[in-house]
Amino acid sequence: MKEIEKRLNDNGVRPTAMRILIYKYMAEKEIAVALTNIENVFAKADRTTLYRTLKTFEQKGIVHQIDDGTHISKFALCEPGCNCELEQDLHLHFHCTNCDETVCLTEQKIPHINLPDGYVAEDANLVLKGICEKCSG
Amino acid sequence: MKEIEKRLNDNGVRPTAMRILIYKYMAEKEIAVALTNIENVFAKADRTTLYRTLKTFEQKGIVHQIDDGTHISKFALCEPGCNCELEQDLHLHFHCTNCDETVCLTEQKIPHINLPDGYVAEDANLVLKGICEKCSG
DNA sequence: ATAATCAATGTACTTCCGTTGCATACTTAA
DNA sequence: TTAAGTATGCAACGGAAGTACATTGATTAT
Repeated sequence: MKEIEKRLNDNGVRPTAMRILIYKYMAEKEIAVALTNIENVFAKADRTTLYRTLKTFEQKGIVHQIDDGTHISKFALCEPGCNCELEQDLHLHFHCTNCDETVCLTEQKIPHINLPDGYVAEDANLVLKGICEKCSG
Repeated sequence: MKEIEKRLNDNGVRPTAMRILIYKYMAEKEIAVALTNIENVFAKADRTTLYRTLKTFEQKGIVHQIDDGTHISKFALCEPGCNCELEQDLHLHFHCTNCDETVCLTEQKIPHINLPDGYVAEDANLVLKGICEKCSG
């Protein structure tokens, strides 16, 4: 538990009870979570607080946002040392059309793409859709 | 103009005036368009009609939907012979964070990715973000 | 210790987009 | 020409993101 507090502190986020709980929840769950998701789990807390917690986490590099094509923002914890901004650190995501869950495939990196002249890429987002390991088994 | 009618007919879509206009607009504009976008251009028409026109076009394989990370669905005309379902036909998209426009880079294909065991990919979506040709010039 | 200050949380509200139900106009086929 | 099917228009709903303001809680300086 102390590790979580340390992690938050290290990233410039004050470790309040709420934040620790949310971090813990995201660490246990291994898939990307949406705001609605967290909202259901922490029904007692206010939506706005949860919303801002995620935003804060994102700003401070604790989680990264994932757009898996469902038009719902999802978030997943960054690996320790994950530098989401750097192109070579961009991993890809897999969205299962059966269970609707999205996972980070941190081992797989997005291949480098040669763009036409004039285009400057700063970020990349690759989402594969299909059937995940759990659902295909 | 007759070509548009033919294209619609060939794809099993009745070529009404509205649909021809929308197709024409999308053909002239070379970037992906959102519903709101079309709504502004065809202010006299009803939102629902435009919405359903896009949906129909998508179902019949006339346009493909693009999720560029803005959480707003955009649509672009399929190239003649474009088979959006087939993996090898998946091109990538570029979203400019300056002008907020999204273009199809039909020349660039999404590289094949080796997934871990158990994962079966059926679709792929790769969006690069950065500065487009127009804005970087 | 206490006041003052800043950060975190709660309440309420707004906006935007996607979507659906139902009524009406239009087109095609019998 | 009537009937059936399709397209369009009107109205409303629902979900998610975001914002303004009040309130609570924590931290620092006096």
